[in-house]
Amino acid sequence: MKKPAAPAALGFAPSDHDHDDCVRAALQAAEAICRERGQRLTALRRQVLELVWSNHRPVGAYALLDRLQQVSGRAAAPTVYRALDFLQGLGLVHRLASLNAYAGCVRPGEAHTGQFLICTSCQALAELNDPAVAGAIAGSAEATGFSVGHSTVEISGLCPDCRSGVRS
Amino acid sequence: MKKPAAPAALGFAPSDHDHDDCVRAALQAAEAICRERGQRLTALRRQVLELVWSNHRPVGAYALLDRLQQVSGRAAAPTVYRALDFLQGLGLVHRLASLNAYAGCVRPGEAHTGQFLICTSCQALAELNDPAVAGAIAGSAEATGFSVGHSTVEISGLCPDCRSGVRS
DNA sequence: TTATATTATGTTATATTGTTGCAAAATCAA
DNA sequence: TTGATTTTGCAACAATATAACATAATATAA
Repeated sequence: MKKPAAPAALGFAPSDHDHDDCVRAALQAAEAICRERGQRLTALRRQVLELVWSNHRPVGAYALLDRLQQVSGRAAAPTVYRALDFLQGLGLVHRLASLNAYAGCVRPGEAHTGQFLICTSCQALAELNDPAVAGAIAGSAEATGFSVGHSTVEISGLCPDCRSGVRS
Repeated sequence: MKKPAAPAALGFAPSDHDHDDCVRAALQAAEAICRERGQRLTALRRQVLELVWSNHRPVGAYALLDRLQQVSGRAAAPTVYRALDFLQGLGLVHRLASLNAYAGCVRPGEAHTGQFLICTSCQALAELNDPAVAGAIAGSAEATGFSVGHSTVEISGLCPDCRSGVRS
């Protein structure tokens, strides 16, 4: 029997998790949020979100574009970027500045600034939301008189599996 | 009388600081580090470092290229990127992923992972090196079994001056 | 329901950032 | 000085992202 969905909320998704559940959960959350805020989750946007969620790795916009063209015919760069902007605006997708790539948000709807762990070996991504990190940053920044807007916290290194050699 | 050099090591550089001292200090540190490590601080690399240090704001590679062409004739993109790579390799310059831009390191030579405060209003940049932040990140990451390599911590918001209206 | 306004998408072109590959020049070491 | 190594010049190109404008789809109001 498979494990329950959205295990990535705290750390890395186990390799045996049922990823379909992750996708379903992400799409349902997206629908709920759009309904709530009077936004339209069009077929295209839904498609892009689904592609972003095809695994727990960041995806580049042009990789997304390739896949989109395979699935649903014609599309060009602005198509993807517009969908990503829309999804980011609703907090459904994050942009990873250090990779120029995108990933599904594991806590859609909740206002938050995630911290991201990026495996340099297998590209696995974990989104953390550790108040201690956010607090340390806020404290340090505000000690200098700086008022914090948006935080980019992206840590590269080795995920547990790659570290221990389960995947090398 | 002007204030002493390198005031930016902790927070934002005061607007009345003697910036020539910052540049001098950066160049001297660069020379020392290159000598120590048997690397060559060529005229070109020195020039690029000086341009990066022309103020306490991040600079894009192509802006740097423009200035370089004005100062020293012919140059192309790879010229700038190679010099930046060299300087980054020695820890003299940081790349800011969230801006695709570069800035002089205020603590050259010391191994460290800086945290950056970026003013969205005046583009002022402060480099922090707060062990509490680094520690919180390391703790949070290692709790998931992740082994930390490089950290990208870039916070955008309002610097003290812009916040208080000294600069609007 | 139709007319109108708004929003979303298609399309083409272009801007911005960064890299590759190879040749020429400068520097270093013997 | 010779030969090896490193640095720079140069040309082309790759990857990421945006602008501008036309068309299509959807929502809203009469």
